[in-house]
Amino acid sequence: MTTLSASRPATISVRDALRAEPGRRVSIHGWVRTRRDSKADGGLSFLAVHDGSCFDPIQAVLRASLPNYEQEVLHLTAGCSVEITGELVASQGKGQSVEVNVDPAPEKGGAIRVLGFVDDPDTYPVAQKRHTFEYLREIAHLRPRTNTFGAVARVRHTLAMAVHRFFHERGFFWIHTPIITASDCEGAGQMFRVSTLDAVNMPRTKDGQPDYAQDFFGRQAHLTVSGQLNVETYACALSKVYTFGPTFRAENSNTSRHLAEFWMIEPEIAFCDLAGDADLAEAFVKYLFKAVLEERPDDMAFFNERIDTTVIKTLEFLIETPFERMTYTDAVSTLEKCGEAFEYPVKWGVDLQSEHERCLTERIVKKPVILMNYPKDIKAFYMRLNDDGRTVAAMDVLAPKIGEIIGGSQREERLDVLDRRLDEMKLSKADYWWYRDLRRYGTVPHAGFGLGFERLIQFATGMANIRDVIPFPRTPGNAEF
RNA sequence: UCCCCGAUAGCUCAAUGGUAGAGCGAGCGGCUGUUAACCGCUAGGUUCUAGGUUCGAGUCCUAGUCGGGGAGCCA
Repeated sequence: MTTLSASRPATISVRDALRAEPGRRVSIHGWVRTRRDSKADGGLSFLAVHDGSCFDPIQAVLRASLPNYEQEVLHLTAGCSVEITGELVASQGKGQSVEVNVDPAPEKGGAIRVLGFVDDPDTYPVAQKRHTFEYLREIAHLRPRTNTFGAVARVRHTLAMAVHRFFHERGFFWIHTPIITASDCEGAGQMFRVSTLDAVNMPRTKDGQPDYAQDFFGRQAHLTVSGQLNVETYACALSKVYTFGPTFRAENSNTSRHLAEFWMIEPEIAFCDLAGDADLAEAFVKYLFKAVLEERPDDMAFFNERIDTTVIKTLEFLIETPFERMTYTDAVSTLEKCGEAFEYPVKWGVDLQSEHERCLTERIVKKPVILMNYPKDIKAFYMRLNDDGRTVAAMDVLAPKIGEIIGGSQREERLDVLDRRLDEMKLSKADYWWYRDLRRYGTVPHAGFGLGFERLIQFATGMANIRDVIPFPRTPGNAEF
C-alpha cells in the first residue's frame, strides 16, 4: 500500500497488527467504531478502529499529550476515518492482547491524523447501537461498516475463492458464459429483456408487434437465467468445466430466499453419470463449508453467537457426515409410511414440498440426503431419461434445516430421446439447434449441477434473509444503489 | 401473484378518539486502563402520503406507497 507520509512506518492492516509481536512501530488506517475517554494516567482515549481486514477492531490508546487531543481526538465519533501511528504493545486492559500506544513523546513518535470527520454525528445512519437488518438494507452503501455485513462480505469472498480453488484443484476450467443471451430457450423462468429500442416510439411490424429485427442484436435478447446450456458446449470439448457468474430471473417472487439478480455456480462434467455428479456435489459442499470454518473462524464465531447459535455445529455435521443416497420413489414410499400428517399429501409424481424434505432429512434419515431419479414430468427436458421410461437422472441435495442446496442431473446425450422430450414439452427443435449439435457430433454422457451462491452463503452464515448476503440486492420494485 | 402484519424522535418502540413519551444513539459535564462502560443534564417530532368521519384523529374509515412474515415458484 502507498504510504501517505514518508516519516511514518509502513501501514499495516488491523488483521496483521493483531497478530504481530509487540514492540513494533506501525501505522494503521481505518474507521472509528467507538471512543471511550478516561482521566487516568494524565488523560487517555481508547479508540476501537476497524479497517475491514478482519472481524475485530484494534484498540488505540491516545494520550492527552497529543497536540490535537482536545481539538480533534475528543470529538471523534463512530465512522470517522483516521491514520494512527504508534507502537504495538501488550494491552494492559482486558478484551484484547495487543493495542497501539499512541504517545507523542519524541522517543515514541505517536500521532493521529483525522482524515475525515462525520458530519452531524446525531444523524449518522450507522450509530453505535444495534440496528435492524430491514433498516440497514435502506442504507446499503453504509452497512458494510457494521459487524454483520463486514463478516458476510468476508465469508462471501472466502466461499467464492474456495469455489474456484475446489474446481481448479480438480482440473476444471472456469468458463465465462454470456450474460446477454439471444436464445429464448433456457426455460428457467421469466427473463429480463435487453433492448435498445425506443420504448416510446417502438418500431412495429405489420401486425403491430415490436419489431425486434431493428433491435441491437437483430432479434430479441435477454439476461441469462442459467449458463448451463452454454457451459455444456465447453464440457463437450474441455471435459471438466464450470460457470460462476450472475444470473437474472424476472419472477415476481418476494421471499427471503429469492433475488432477481444472483450468482450461480454450475459445473458440467463430460464422461460422468448421475452417481459421479452426486459424488462431486457432496465433495463440493463439504469442501466449501470446511474452507469457511478454517479460514474465517472470527466471522463464524460471530455468526454462531449473534445470528444462529447452531450454525457451526450444523456445518461441522455436514462436513463429517456421509450423505445418504435415496431414489425419489423410495423417498415417496418412506414418507407415505412414516405416519406424518402433511399439509400437502405425498404421492408418486408430485414434487416434494419443503415439509416433506424436512421430514426426510430431519426425522427419518437425520442427515443430508441426495435424492435421485425424479419423475420426468416434473423435471426439465434436458435431463436424461432412465430405462424405466418414467424417471429422469436428476438429483437434489437436501440438508437438514436448510433444505435443497443443490439441483443437478445427468444430461440427455441421445439425440433421438432428446428430440422426443422436446416434442413432449412442445419446445422448438430449431431453437435448440446448437444444443442438439452436441448430440450429433461426438456425443458423450455428461452431468452437472447448479448451486445458488447466495443460498450457500445463507447456509454458511445463518443469515435469514438472502437480501443480506449480497452487497446490493435486486428484488421486485427495488434496484436502489 | 395471493394471504397476514406493520409505518410515531437519528434508530428500536410506547401512547383508552382528548397536552406525543421511553430506551438506545447524539451533545455537554462527571467518573473510570476503558471496552455492550457507568452516572447526571440537554437537544431532538409535518406521527408514511392523499382524502374522509368527528367538537377533536398518532389512534377510526377509504385509497395509495414502502417495509416485513408466510405461500407459490425456484437457485
